[in-house]
Amino acid sequence: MTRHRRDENGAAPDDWLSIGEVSARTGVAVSALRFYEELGLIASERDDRNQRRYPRHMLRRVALVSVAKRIGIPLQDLREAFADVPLDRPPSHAEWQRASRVWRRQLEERRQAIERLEAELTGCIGCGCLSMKACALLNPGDALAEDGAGPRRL
Amino acid sequence: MTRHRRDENGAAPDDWLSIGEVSARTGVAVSALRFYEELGLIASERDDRNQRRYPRHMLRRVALVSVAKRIGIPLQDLREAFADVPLDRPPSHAEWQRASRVWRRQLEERRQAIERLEAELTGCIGCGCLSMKACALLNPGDALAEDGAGPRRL
DNA sequence: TGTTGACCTCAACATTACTTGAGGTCCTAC
DNA sequence: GTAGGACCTCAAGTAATGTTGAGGTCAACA
Repeated sequence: MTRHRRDENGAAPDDWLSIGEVSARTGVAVSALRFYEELGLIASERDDRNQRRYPRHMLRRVALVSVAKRIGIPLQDLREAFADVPLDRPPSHAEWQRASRVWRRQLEERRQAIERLEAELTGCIGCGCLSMKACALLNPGDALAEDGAGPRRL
Repeated sequence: MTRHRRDENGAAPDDWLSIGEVSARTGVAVSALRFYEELGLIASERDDRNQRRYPRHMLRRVALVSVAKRIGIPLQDLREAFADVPLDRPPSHAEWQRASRVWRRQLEERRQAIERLEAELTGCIGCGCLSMKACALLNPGDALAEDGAGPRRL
């Protein structure tokens, strides 16, 4: 569907952003934006010159992709996190909230992993006790009371 | 320097681990261990059959590499974090402590980034206010009071 | 004796996340 | 009327982080 600069709601031209504008406002490279679109993480429509036009609400989505990437969440996981957030219209409050629950769960896990490592560094290494046997850090599954000694599945 | 199973301190053979043993005890694949060695993150000596032999204290180092990777720290940053921890002898308590300060600084940064994102998801998205203008999350430099509007350098 | 298993090297391949380049369209400004 | 800029597509290249495979050595075990 080719879309022009003025949509059926009579929105002003400014309501659609070019890829260059999105790049400038989010700090994400133009090439990365096209790549994210290819992955389905973001979406755009086209104007009469076949150039991408982004609705404003896409800025938020791009920003979240960018931040998540900085934190180290793989883009594939992001797709899951965005699964129920629509691409073709501004997501509702409830939709963002549902999505944010998924995000928070992912972030929680990461934060806890980091906190465990911080604790270990302060405790085990600080005191020299890093034993390779009982250390929770070295056994992230937290469930390896199996037979045999030594950590598994790092 | 080719080294045999009994070093000049008269240490027992068990004090040296084969690459298979290190892999089993740390959960890190044999191929990954060789790769880490290539990067200089870990080190080994060779026995009379040219096979790698690892001193026990290398286990701790391998475990830290593995954990750091899980948390998303690039291996290059790890080299910095390990800069003052010797490879050729068991690091002293003081050496581990110095290193652990570097680690904690890195971890602290990552943890704060995640906490900021968590806060934003709870606050901004939860309430629908993610404004793209004043949001600290979207402006991680925390120092962009420059001229012009909109975030930069995501 | 022969075959199995653990190890070796070196090269090639895989995945993620992009960037760069070649070749083209359109609009605007000089 | 042409030069520049912003955009387009598609293909190839890059960096990080390994894995896989081919071809070889050596010791131990049945």
